[in-house]
Amino acid sequence: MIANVIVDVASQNTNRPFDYKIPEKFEGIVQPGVRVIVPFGPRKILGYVISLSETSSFTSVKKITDVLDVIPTLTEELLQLGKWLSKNTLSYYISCLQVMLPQVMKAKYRKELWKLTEESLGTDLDTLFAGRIVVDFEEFEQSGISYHTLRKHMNEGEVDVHYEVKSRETKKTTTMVEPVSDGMDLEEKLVDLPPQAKKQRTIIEFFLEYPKTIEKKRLLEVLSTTNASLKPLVDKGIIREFKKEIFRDPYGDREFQRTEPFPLTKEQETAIKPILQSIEERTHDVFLLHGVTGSGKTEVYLQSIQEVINRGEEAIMLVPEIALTPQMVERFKGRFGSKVAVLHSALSAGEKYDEWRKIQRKEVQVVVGARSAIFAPFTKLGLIIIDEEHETSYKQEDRTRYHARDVAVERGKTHKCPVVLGSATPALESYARAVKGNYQLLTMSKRMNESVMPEVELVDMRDELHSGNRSMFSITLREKIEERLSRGEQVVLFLNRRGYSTFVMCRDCGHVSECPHCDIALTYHKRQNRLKCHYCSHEEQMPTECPECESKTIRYFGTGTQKVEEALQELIPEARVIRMDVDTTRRKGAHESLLKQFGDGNADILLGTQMIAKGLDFGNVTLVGVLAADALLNLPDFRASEKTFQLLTQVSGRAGRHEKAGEVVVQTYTPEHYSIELASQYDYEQFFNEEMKLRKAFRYPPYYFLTLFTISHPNQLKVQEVTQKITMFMQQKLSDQAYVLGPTPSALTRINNRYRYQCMVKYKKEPEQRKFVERILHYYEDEMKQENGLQITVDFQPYQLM
DNA sequence: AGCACGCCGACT
DNA sequence: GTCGGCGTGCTC
Repeated sequence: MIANVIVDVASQNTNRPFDYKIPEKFEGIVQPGVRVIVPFGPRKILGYVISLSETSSFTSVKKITDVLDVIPTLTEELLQLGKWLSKNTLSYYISCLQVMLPQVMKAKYRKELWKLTEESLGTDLDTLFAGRIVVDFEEFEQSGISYHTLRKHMNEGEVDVHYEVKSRETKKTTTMVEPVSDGMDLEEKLVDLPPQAKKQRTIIEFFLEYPKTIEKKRLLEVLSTTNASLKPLVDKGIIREFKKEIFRDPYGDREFQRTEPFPLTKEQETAIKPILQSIEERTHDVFLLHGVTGSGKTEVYLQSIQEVINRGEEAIMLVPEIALTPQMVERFKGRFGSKVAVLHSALSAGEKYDEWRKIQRKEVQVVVGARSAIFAPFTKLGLIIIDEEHETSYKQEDRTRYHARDVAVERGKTHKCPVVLGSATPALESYARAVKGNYQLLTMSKRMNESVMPEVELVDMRDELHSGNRSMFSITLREKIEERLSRGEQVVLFLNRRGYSTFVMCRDCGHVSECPHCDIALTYHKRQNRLKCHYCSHEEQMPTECPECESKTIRYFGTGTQKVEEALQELIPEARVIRMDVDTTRRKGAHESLLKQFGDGNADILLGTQMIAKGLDFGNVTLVGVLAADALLNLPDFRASEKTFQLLTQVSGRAGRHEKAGEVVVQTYTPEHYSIELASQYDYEQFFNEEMKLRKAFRYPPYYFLTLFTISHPNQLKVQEVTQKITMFMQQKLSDQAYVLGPTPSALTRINNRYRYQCMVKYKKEPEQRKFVERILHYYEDEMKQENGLQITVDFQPYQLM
């Protein structure tokens, strides 16, 4: 039998199966989806068996060296999905297979030099080995010994280069102990013990009473003794020790309050019905669940999933990384208990692996996770849910540039199961599809428990400035905050940090400190009093005088959360503030504990960035303040308005979720902008219509598809030239219905000393496009291989335009 | 990707 | 004649 193997070498030439014989001892074990170690040229590497065949068209076929799995790592479906993904994103098949798996399943390679003889190999090599039999090949390379010398000894059979493939997987184990023999035998052993061995005696007595296997740690604990007493018994062969695998459970030490399904509201009832029907009939429908914040989408998800579980099927629920909070997990674990696996980037590599294997071993029926959880190796998928479907984090922005929404629909097709996309502010693409009838639109326009959407007040910061208020808090916002504090209610303040980082400028000459490697202003970090670049690792001391004009009036500008916190403390000294941003939540579990503090009422104001825009549900929050609503608007991104609308809507939804009515204050310099105005009126429809007009006029999605080429190289002229060539080529090849724009310097023109230019294609239908792109990539293949060479990335349906 | 092979120029 | 550097092409 022959195995067709995709090898772990990401390159154009190896992007196809290689044939290997299956040795007899592996016959039956080697099947599609299994990971194997195979000889590849002189080395050994990891590979994925994608299919089996009787014969091979190759004359010399090598044998599989080893098999790594008993159960296939990838199901037949995922192998197919990988193929689809590779075609869709123009990435190598191997990269697509790897993106579906936990990091730890990637192979680790070691190259070693082995000494095969007792004899001396001459001074140089003898010094290198220094009495050892194996040395790392790197040591050899650094020793300065010539390859000719090495070759000579290799031909003599005295040394050999050895390639090792190691898996990174680590399985956590614990030591178990049990008596080797039982009853009578143990009694005998007890008598044989020397009288002073008191503790050993207690151990045997323990096993006489409970002749069972027990965790060593527990045994020692229960009998309050140490290994010193156990070890002699093991040595004498009375007690046996062995390792048993235990699964790391990131939520193991927590108890989850069991929750029951809530009775559904009329709207929820209407929304869930077609979903349940689709689950039952096993039809692949895509639903767009458009429900305002607080309308109870989660309960609809939960009850749909329950139905899937009842049918013995499985469900995937995607949640944006940032919303995968302990609160969220709690809701799922509370409802479905141990049937849930959680895949989240905050888990350690080992924890992720263990969660993944729970799925593989069919120990769970539900996965809640971020983007990559869409690849959960389920075999009886009955439902896929993507919550907050408009979130850009569902698009992977490197290497295999996939969108989880597309993968979901693809898997939904193969499994013949429904896909539910949920959002209060659907992506324009999705809503347009729903309007067209490609997706089924389900609407929930009322909040649960009768609460209304909070009133939004827009404050024009230009007016504030004119009337002499130069602080970052408007009079209105300040008054309302104080009012809440006096009533013992809570406030959430939201700062959109993107585009508002703190930069350093000289007040005399206007000089701004920039990164020497990237075309971007450095960000001021107060704690270390240093300037940092957010795109490369560059750091420098905060200057005391302007490097240009030597003036001492150099200051930092812009608004970071730290600065807001300070200003807030100054303004309202009695307020207890919790600040949540990248700095304060870096520590594991910090996120959770800060939220808990706030929820317990240990603070009056929660101040934060993006991460507090989602999922917070605190009844005592009656005021939400948005400090700078237009920060996003000024970014060079055709989705800027859409993102602003979405963000404002999400943030507003944090107020007045329970009995107490909520209020929102939005500070802006452009209150007349339609995205801000319509967000304040909660008018998604109208926003959709307005935005669609612009998208049509400027030929953007959903009217047109985009393809973005980003070309980078240390030499600016080179980049321009290549981008020009690519642009011309695409112009020439595509139909005249396509618009090919470029070369344009990227919004971030230089990162890490590499210049970046772009070519953007807007098109409606270009079935041959991928072929042309492939040709371009192939043409530049050699130049892209070079150490500091050309880099060309192609993104179909890009989200990140910078 | 990573490796061998082969050609070339430089050095003992 | 020996050694290392680099371009080329292959890996079942």
